[in-house]
Amino acid sequence: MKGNTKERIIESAKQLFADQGYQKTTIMDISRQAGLSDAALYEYFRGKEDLLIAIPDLWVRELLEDLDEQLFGIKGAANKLRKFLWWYIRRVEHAPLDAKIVYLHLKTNSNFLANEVYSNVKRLYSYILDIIEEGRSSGEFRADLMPNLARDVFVGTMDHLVTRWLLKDRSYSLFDNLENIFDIVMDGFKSNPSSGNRRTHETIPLAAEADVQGSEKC
Amino acid sequence: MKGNTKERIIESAKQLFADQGYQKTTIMDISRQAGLSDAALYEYFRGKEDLLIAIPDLWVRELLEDLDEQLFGIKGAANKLRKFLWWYIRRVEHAPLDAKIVYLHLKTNSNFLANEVYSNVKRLYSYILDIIEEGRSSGEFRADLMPNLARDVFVGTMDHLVTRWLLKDRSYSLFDNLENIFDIVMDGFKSNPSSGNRRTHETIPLAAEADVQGSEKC
DNA sequence: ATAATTACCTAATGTTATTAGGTTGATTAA
DNA sequence: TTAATCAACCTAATAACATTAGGTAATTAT
Repeated sequence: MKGNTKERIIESAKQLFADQGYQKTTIMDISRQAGLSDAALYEYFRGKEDLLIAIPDLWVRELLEDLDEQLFGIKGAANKLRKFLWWYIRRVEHAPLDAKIVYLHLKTNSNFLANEVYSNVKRLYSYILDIIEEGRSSGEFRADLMPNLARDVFVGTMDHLVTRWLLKDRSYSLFDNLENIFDIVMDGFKSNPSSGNRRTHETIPLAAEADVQGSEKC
Repeated sequence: MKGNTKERIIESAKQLFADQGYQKTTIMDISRQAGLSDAALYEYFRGKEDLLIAIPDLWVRELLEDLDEQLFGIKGAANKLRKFLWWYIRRVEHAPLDAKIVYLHLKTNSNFLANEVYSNVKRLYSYILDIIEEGRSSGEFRADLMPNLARDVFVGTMDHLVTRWLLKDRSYSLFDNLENIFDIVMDGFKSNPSSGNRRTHETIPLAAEADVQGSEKC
């Protein structure tokens, strides 16, 4: 047909991989859903693995292109990290199938590290490192905060949220409580202005809300 | 031979899965390394997937048994979390093949959530939740710290460290910088004793965080 | 001693990824 | 115009596995 065959294959594969998993999806499943024979698929991709990698490759590339623009004009390291998180989480929510493949099916693959997807993901995360370094030299973050470790905390938390959301079949919004989680992480980063802590307004006489755990704050 | 056939199979599978990945390891690889025919393996396991799950199942069960004892007698939530982290990281370093299967090859599997391994991992993590709750009610942690979110930060960071270490072929020690990372996370948890902060030896003249705008509730 | 059971085996069977080797119809080169 | 090339497919192998069928020989139970 037209030149959209490759896209049809990718779209079919994306759905099927995310839905049934990589192993349980057959080439026949994919080529049939794309309206082709098995053999024809091999005109577009070297094989099943190649196809698996092609999907997130495209997505991560898009992310990378968008990121600069998103952060443009935002002042302050904490604000930038915040923007990064909100932006990323929204992208994940809008492309859950791509995210699922990246988070659940790609790490399994031995070629992952050698792959371009991986280096692009690293580039994405290196933005975080830069922001943290900026925050440290401006004094917004603690002077003794090691940037690479702070990045590990940030990325680790973020990835954990996404992974669990995907495993739980995205049955809730990723934005639930995002604000609070971000605050917890940031509290570990920020300088301690020897007084007036943003969060000390409660200073509960403790023991009071022993068992409150669902709905918090205010 | 003796009654150790099942163990031999598990040991072979563990090595091969961790080394070549689940997909690229064949039943023949495993049964041959265990000194058996393919068919004999099916006397011990229902199939390849069943075998994959049997490995971490055993490991996680052991972890769970050991944990109570490890935490016994430790006072204070932060100290308990510290002990948990150090204990867990050491267990991972001592059983990297099991860890690799849990972290890289298991999530892929669609049966994972329905599986007992998953519920045991959850039970492991629920200890963390309990400790954090204890820390909050004792006043050691901030009163407005939502325990489940704090757990996400803790677990997320921990899992991130382990995952990267595994992906990088365990080419360094997981304990490098563990102390510093732990401190960063704890700083987000702990109450701010309106003075004398452990890390404030720098006490930057602030002014840098003039532009904090992030829609701060309350 | 005989029946049942254990711990294996070899040889199918069926599913899949991948390849060989076309066909068809359009485009280009002579 | 006609012959050659190429693109975009196809059907039908091939070969690698996972899994099953059906058997054997040795051990254990009755």
